Amino acid sequence: MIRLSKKADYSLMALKHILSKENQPSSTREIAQTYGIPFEVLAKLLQQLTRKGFLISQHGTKGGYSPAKLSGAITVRDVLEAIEGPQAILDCSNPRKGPCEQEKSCSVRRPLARVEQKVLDLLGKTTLGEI
Amino acid sequence: MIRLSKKADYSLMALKHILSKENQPSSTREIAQTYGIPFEVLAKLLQQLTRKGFLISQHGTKGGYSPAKLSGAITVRDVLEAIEGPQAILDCSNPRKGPCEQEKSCSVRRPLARVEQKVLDLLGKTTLGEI
DNA sequence: TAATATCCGTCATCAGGAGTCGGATATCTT
DNA sequence: AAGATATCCGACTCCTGATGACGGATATTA
Repeated sequence: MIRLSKKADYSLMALKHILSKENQPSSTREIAQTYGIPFEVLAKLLQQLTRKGFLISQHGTKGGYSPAKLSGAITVRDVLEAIEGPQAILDCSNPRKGPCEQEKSCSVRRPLARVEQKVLDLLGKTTLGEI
Repeated sequence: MIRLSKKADYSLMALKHILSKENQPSSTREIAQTYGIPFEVLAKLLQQLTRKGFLISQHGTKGGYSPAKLSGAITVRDVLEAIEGPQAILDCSNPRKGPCEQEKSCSVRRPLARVEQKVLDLLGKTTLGEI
């Protein structure tokens, strides 16, 4: 199956929320309650997004997360790669997997790789501003 | 993550193999050995593809599978849906899943659904003939 | 100092993907 | 008729990865 993980969904929702309130930082608790996302899960995601440079974090009371980029400068693909690592639709083009057993005899690899590239391009062209 | 399952990969390879030898039926064993696919797994896939009308099966010695359609009449999406059921990138548009918890508060659903549609269209336009 | 944040590693749970096993049925060759 | 080669089908195990829970440390504000 082809699908977006919950983590990816949560990340996109949270980023959009934070971007829509750039004047004041949004706390994990606030976002979690608003969208019904498990607190601990969301916390990890926001930490990751901060390390990757999408957000700026602020400790203490009145703290929370603020955007580090404009919504037009973040693509769906950027977010997916920050949360889930390199995106690959085919196992044989996935750097996290080992070599493909069928490599030599596989007749569909190259053509499917073109399809894969088109999908990734589409995700790479869609910014959070458009979402 | 976004990815094609092994089943989908195997199915595409097998279909392409069978289509390339339409004069004589291809047996499960022959295909499994050629591409290093587990026999039992491939057998199930070919049975499914037969029930869905992509292949014609022939029992007995010299039996095997023959194509039921032209390669240009089968799309990647057709195959995915035959093997894995309705394709959905978002859980909230997946008929196999229950209702989405965040439905009311989710701000990304509609725009992401447009992206999803584009990906599905791309898969629906790519035929086995092009692969 | 108390309250509210982020921060971080670790563990538990569980569904779905991937593959195995056993046995039934149909067809061709000898 | 017998044996070999096929497809056919259900049920089962195994295991990775997605998801989420817990405990505790650190930073900031009132």
